[in-house]
Amino acid sequence: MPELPEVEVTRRGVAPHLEGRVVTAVILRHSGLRWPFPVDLAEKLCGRRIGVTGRRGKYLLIGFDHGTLIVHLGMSGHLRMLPCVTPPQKHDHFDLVVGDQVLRMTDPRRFGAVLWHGHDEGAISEHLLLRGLGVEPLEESFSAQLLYRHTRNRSAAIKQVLLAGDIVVGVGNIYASESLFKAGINPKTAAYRIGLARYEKLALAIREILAAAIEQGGSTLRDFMAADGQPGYFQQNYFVYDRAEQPCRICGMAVRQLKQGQRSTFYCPNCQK
DNA sequence: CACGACTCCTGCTGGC
DNA sequence: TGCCAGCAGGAGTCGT
Repeated sequence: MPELPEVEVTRRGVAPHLEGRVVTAVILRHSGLRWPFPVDLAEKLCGRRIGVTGRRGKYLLIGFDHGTLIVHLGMSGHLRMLPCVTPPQKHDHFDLVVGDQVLRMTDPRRFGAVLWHGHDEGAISEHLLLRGLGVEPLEESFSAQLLYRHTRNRSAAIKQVLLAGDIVVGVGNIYASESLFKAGINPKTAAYRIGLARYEKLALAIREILAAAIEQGGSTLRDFMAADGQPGYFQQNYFVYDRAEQPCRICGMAVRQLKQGQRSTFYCPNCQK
């Protein structure tokens, strides 16, 4: 379920239950997810105190003094804090036990990942999966100029370029459609054909939409921590996503759906040129 | 290098 | 009711 806002809300939800606490057990119920679990993960983490949590794109980072646990939720993953006596369900693959609580990872499709990066392997930013990532959309370094500069040689459609994550991270399939709608840009437009003025609109739209989604998620943190229910932050009123053939909320014209790189895109042919 | 197709996996929905 | 195709919010890898 996770685009950047969901990962950030997850991080904020679990952080107070993890930071400063000592890992008492690690339980793996599967050989791995997208990749095998790190070798000897329990030996690496048990008895160690958790430091600061962080996030890079859609990767959640759990810091220790000797390295970083990297967690990715893939398409279907989520994390919850539960009382450690809670019986595991079918797709609960990974537990990080901290005293009487457990950080539990559920991931039916197993596209997620749990990886370890030791300090002896260098800076976390140089990790193979993180080094090629673009800038964080909510940081100062993200700007229209950055989008403009990095797209001069990109003939691919702007939607695809946003999803690629090498210029800006965290914009997933939903928020790519929503951001382009808000900016009034047709998702099929070749990235190099978009000028600075339109990238100003797009950068602003991405910032506002992601920030609003995080804010909405933040208000459901209590639900997020509940033992059963799913986090409630996905129920948003999207302008175009998943609204094929329904009237555009601005102009009333039917929202269109198409495929770009095997993924669904939604847009309003009237509002987005 | 940039791009697009393919891939991993399970669960749900919609059509017949 | 059952079966099956198609699709799902990600992203690494490979061939061109």
